[in-house]
Amino acid sequence: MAHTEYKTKQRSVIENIIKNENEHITVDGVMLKLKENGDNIGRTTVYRTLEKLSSEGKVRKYVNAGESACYQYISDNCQEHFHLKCSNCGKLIHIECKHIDELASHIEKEHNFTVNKLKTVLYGICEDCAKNEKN
Amino acid sequence: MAHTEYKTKQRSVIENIIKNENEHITVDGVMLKLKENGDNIGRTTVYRTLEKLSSEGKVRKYVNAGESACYQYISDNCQEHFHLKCSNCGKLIHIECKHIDELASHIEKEHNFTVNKLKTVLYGICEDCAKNEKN
DNA sequence: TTCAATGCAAAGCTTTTGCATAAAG
DNA sequence: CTTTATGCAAAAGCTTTGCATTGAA
Repeated sequence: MAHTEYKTKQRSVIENIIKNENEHITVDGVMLKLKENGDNIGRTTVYRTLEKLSSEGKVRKYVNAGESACYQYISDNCQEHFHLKCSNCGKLIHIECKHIDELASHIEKEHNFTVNKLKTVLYGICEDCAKNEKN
Repeated sequence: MAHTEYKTKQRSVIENIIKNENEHITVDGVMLKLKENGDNIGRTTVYRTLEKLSSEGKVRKYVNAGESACYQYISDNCQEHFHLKCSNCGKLIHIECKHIDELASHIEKEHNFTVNKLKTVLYGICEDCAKNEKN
């Protein structure tokens, strides 16, 4: 039936953690914060809460190859960043840069495809690895 | 140390399957084709071969939330364009567009990161799925 | 009292690893 | 004969589910 939502301590605690996280966070990350704060909340509940927030559109969920899912709260002033991943060392670099918006809006207009910047990862070689390769 | 590569029946069979697949294919998909052809090759070998091809840059690997990884052979006529992948229906769209070069050169100059267009996939929602979501 | 939420343990999936065996060079 | 590749079974991660219990309304 209609399904009335109950307000619980667990829900608000988890929601607060992800709200105060400026970057994305994994379930493990949430579990750690909970432990730090002395909150004893089951991992299952964390999964279910994040999943719920995600389906409500309050949180973005995204996955990368071989990694746990990441969640990020969608705040009003949320500056969407995107990611560069080094194919050599595996390092993940977060950058905020308006240039991808230009590409995204072009692709949306001309190719009728809405790019999800959070999900998108540009692969390549990072500065450090490029240096080392030259040696 | 140098590691000499051996030519095996399994390797060439798997490589052929993915070469003749015009879109992407999962490990399960490869297993199925193998069974169809009467080839008895272990799942582990399929994983290892695809991983190897991927790290050699011959195959592109995609990961989506809650799905098995997909692999796609990078053919010669893939060199000039890059790829959009719909997170909803999984469709892979090939586009030729110079705009990504501008982004890539900006990222290289300002963020000291060399983007690999071949490996990079932009995730988002395709036209058809966007329409359906509105209903 | 009713029904949603919780949490443990167990199950489910995909992917990786250990190790003995087979095959290539 | 030496080294790589294979394949089974088992392990490893991450995530979901079953079910009895707790707690919000």
